[in-house]
Amino acid sequence: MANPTYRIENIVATVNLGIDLDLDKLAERLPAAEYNPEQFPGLILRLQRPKISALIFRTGKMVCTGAKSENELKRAVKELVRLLNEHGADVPLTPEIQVQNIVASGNLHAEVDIEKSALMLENSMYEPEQFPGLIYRMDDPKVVLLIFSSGKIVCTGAKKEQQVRDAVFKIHDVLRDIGALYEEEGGKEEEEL
Amino acid sequence: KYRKWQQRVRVQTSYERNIIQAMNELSRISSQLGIPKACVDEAMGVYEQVLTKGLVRGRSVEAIVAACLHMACRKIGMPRSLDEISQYTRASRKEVARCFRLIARELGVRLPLSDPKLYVPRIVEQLKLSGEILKEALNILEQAKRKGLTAGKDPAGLAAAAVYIASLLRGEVRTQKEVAMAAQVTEVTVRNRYKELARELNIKIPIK
DNA sequence: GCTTTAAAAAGTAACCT
DNA sequence: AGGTTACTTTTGAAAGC
Repeated sequence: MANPTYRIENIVATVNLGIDLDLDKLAERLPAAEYNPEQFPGLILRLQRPKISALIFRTGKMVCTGAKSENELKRAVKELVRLLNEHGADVPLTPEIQVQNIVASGNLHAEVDIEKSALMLENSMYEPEQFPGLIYRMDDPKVVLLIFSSGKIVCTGAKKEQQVRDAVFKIHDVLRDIGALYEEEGGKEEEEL
Repeated sequence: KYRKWQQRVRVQTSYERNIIQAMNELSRISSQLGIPKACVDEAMGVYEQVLTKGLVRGRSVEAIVAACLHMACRKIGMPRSLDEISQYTRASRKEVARCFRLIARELGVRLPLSDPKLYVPRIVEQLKLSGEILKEALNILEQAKRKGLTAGKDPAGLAAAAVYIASLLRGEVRTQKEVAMAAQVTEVTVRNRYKELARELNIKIPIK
């Protein structure tokens, strides 16, 4: 029986530059910037290389989304700092980065009886009228899992990759123990860590 | 004399006033959707519990009533989607869904799993099809469930496809469009479910 | 509560050819 | 009919309404 696998799809992180920023000036000098304070208080910057998006606020705090690894996140922040300093700002070169949420997709490599799971798991919600997946709130690690009958899953809410790994293996064991997992008819597939 | 005036004006308590407003909203929405009295009464019962628990504070009576109605319909076994119900409300589907979850959690209501079979009677009735079609559609859905073809799919779409297939098998043909409209799903959904059910259940459709 | 970002899962929907 | 795009669900932070 194959072990469950997962892949990090998105990392949301906050960065505190520690200095107030002049968003109007930045918006003028950065051609790629999107800034509509009436609509949203943050300036939106999309990086090409590590394909990430940043929400930059007047207070010097930022939100970075789209990174698929901590390494990508760090490279993106370096690039953002470089861009800001190249356009009139004076922010620290190595600001503090805090990962706030990690979203991962995964595969249990087994079909799931989601109706049975919905009946047996207390912290679950399954309403096919609204959404095809079973929504399961795990207490430890504290994450939310979207479980599909195909065995594909989504894990969100983790702050460390280890929590994603623990959650994915744990849900696999939980579903197997309640007898909601059964082997797929088809042959093997390919998946990564 | 002021006390006397107050007594005359306050012939109703705020609780009673709220209940009356809720009843008005409820009967208006229910009549537009043609929801049976038993279900309306159930919804009112749920609303009273919700009001007593103080869950209406800060929320619109309309949204709460809509959520109670959705819950009552499911309790009674005659489900009505959040879209259908919120359509006759100023509240959005999202707001009604929020109230529904709040109520389900606070009242500790654990509703039975959605069942495509519960959607069949309404579709059959609306299309003026026979009891034979009803039985056949339920049969198809039972087989579909056993083969694990219903997981994650919209029960209304499954029911529509089953009715469509049954109508083809029994010669009381209705178009995909007609069935789709009766079930409140798109033709594409009926077609997709129909193709999958016919294929997986090895149902041979007679060519006309 | 809302606004904005990104991302996956599977299903449904809207619009165009 | 088919194809594309887009929305449903979940998560998290930011500042302001």
